[in-house]
Amino acid sequence: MDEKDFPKAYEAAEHEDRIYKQEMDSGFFNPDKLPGERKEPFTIMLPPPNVTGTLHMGHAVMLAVEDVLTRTARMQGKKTLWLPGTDHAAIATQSKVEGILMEEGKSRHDLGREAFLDRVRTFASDSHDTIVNQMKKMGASVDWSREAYTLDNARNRAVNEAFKRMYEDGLIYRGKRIVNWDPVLQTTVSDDEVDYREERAPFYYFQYGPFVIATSRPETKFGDKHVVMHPNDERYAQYKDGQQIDLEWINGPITATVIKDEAIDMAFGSGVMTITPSHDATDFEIAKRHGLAIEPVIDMEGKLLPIAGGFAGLPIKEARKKIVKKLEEKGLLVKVDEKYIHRVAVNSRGEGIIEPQIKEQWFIDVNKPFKMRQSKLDGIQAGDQVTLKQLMQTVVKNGQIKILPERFEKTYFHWINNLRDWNISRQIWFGHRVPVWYCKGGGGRGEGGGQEIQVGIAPSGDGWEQDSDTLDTWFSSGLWTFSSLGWPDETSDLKTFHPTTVLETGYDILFFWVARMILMTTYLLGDIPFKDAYLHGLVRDEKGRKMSKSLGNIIDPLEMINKYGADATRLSLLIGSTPGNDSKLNEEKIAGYKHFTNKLWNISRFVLTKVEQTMVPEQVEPATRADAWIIARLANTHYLVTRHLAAYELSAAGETLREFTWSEFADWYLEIAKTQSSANTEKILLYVLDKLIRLWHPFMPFVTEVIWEKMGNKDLLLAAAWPKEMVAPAVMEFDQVMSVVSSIRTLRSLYRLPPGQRVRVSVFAKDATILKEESAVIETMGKTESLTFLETPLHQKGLACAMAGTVSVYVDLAGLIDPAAELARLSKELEQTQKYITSTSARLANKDFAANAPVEIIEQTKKLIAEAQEKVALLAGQLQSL
RNA sequence: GGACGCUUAGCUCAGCCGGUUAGAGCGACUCGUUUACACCGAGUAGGCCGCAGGUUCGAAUCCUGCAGCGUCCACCA
Repeated sequence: MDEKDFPKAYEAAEHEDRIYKQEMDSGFFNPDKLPGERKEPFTIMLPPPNVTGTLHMGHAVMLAVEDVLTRTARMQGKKTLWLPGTDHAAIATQSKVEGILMEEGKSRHDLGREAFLDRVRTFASDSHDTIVNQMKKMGASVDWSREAYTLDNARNRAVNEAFKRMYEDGLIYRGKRIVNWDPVLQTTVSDDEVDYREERAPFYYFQYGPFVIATSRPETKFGDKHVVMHPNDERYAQYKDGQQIDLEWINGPITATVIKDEAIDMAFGSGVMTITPSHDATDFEIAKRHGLAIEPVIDMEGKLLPIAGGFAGLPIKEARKKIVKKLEEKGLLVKVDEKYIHRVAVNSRGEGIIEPQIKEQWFIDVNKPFKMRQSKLDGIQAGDQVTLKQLMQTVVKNGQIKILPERFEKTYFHWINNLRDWNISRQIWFGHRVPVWYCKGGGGRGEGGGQEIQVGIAPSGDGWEQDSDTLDTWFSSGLWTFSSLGWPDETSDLKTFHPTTVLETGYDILFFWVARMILMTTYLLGDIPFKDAYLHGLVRDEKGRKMSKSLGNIIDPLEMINKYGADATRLSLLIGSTPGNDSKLNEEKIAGYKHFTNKLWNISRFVLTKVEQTMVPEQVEPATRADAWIIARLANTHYLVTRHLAAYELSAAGETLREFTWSEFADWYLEIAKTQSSANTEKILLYVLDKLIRLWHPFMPFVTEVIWEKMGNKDLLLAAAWPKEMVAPAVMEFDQVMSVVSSIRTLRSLYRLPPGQRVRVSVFAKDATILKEESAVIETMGKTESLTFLETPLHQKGLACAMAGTVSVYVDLAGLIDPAAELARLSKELEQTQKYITSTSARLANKDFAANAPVEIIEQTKKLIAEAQEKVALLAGQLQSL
């Protein structure tokens, strides 16, 4: 190939879009269109990104990791499906659109349900397009023909069916519970979606009859007619459970009742508190335990109700000050702690401050036993009575699902143990509508005029109204692995690709999503959703902070791709990080991998412009020691990379490959190839390059496809075969020699020898026998440099070296280098080696070691000592000749 | 309050179900480069593997305690 067809620098931007299009158009992203007979399925469901905007580095990691796994599987001949999609992300998306509306001075109520939903759909659709484009830029080899959306019609059928089955099994129920209410978005959120923010707020101590009570929320205290203390609290032993006490309170005299409950922390504050069951989860439970009346104080907009008397209608914040002032005037304010820090609950998907409220909501009961319909789960059979919690625990405990890294299994079990019923209804508009219809006022169907309800499928006839709530977004994403394959229909996709092979996602959504998928799948299919759950870490900035808009530390994947190429961006996210651990990213790192991309490009440039032939040989025979060595190293690299990939050790796989590519193939063998030009060398160069490009492809799809193309391949690398296991020639014993060789060019630069310099050369075999000794001249012939032997008598002083394949070439550099420095270097090395021999021999001589260490360790130790002794002899000889 | 993780070279991190003289990338320094590639090459320096104990023939690796940092869960009226 002519050099001008092969530019010196790889410009990613010139190739990437074209390559992606070719790959996509090939149809190979679709498992049905892959060439060859493929039986073993490999499935990954893309964790669907939220349609809330654009992709960030976290998504980029996910795409990079999954693409490596997918492309590897595809090359390894598996029936490979990576199914893409997006998530409607109910609350997050609605909140985003409401934010946009707010800037226009409108609210969703101004638009009405349908107009608002249209607006959200437009936004979601725009986001979707942006996301799809970004995924393509990353090189994600997903099957676009199977793309799904968590809120499309097919998924809605799945949601309704799932809901129906759970309802019929009594696992979904409707009930009045205390829930996390977001007064801004006017919806409940699940426990997992509540974040806590630390805030300094005044902490008030009030006189409440004979007691002092403490609170940071005086505005909730109107309805408090019960004062609670621990039954074992000596200080309040004189007060009995149920005792009535008259006292003066905010709006005048009231009668309070004493309650004894163990939920009280005696050490906190005064050890006495009043309770507000309507607006506090703990208080609610106490009230239920003691059968107390539950009266709301705050309305759904966050304003005080008539129970507050003169304060009714005031928003919380305003009311608080006024109430404190009033209590102060009445002389009931004991003291104020201004330094109190408490944690404020906020909606993590919006920004509203959570106000616990009592609402009628839909729940999934995780503790209620039901009869298992079907089961492929180890230890559970069809007909068994189980709970959802048990299902979730069983499949991880019995090893059917492996969570990687393993330590997250502990976290997972801990979460399940503390799991409460899952609130699945939301009062927002965007999302799957709760599939329940009510028929009010008779109509002939209902019995005794009660409200009739139908679940799952929309009823025909008049008078029916659908529940106005929507479902938690995780309800639909919990079905993802099979809803995306057509469930509840028994599609052939479902049979072929489910359970999926691996779920790859960030550890931050272990609870939200991973656990819920396990819940839904084990319940609905009696099967696992995936075999492995591989959790990647979070990408942080160089200071270890989360990337966020407010910090302005976001590294935009698209910008990096434009600047450094998708391959470099991918490598920077894949290499140098381990599963489950966060990693820090900075632009320099990405730039570094751009250099590597270019290196691979130039390796190919060298090989392809040098070789005459272009046919990649099936097999190669080493003609020189260097040949044997590089083939052996390639075989070893292939073995390690394949094994690492199978174990999800992507970073280790990448590092192994990089080491071989750069340090061994490029820096070493290519230099040798310059001096040992032959048809066989060319074969080997092509052979190694071919394997290398294949092995790199999952990591760097773009540059490898381009090189592949330049190698004269007509078909895409995408569907090419992963190299078969290679047999390494037996060259390991030459290790020592190879480790000191370098090119003549290097030799010359190292010792600053001008061309034409006369040197003396000794040619040694591995066993140190001298094969040939001659004088030589370093000559520059055209582009290459070589040693020209002069057939003059030779000297014994062999020092630094060049090499030729089958032998070591030691060049006598006496008089050309600083003898003192060389002496020092050799002495130091000798000393170190001797020290090693001493300590290792001592260990070997230890009788406890001999008695206890395994044989192979002892053998290994002996071998190492022998090798070191050999080295000492060699070094000593060199020193002496100096 | 409960749990988990991290602490290894100047920086970012591998290694960790015990076993070669503890590694890589970046950075620093020295030298080289009309050569596939300066998006380059050859080298050098740089480590009580957080601290203190313990187990073992042998510990960066296992156990205990401590310290610092981080994350998650629960949540304080």
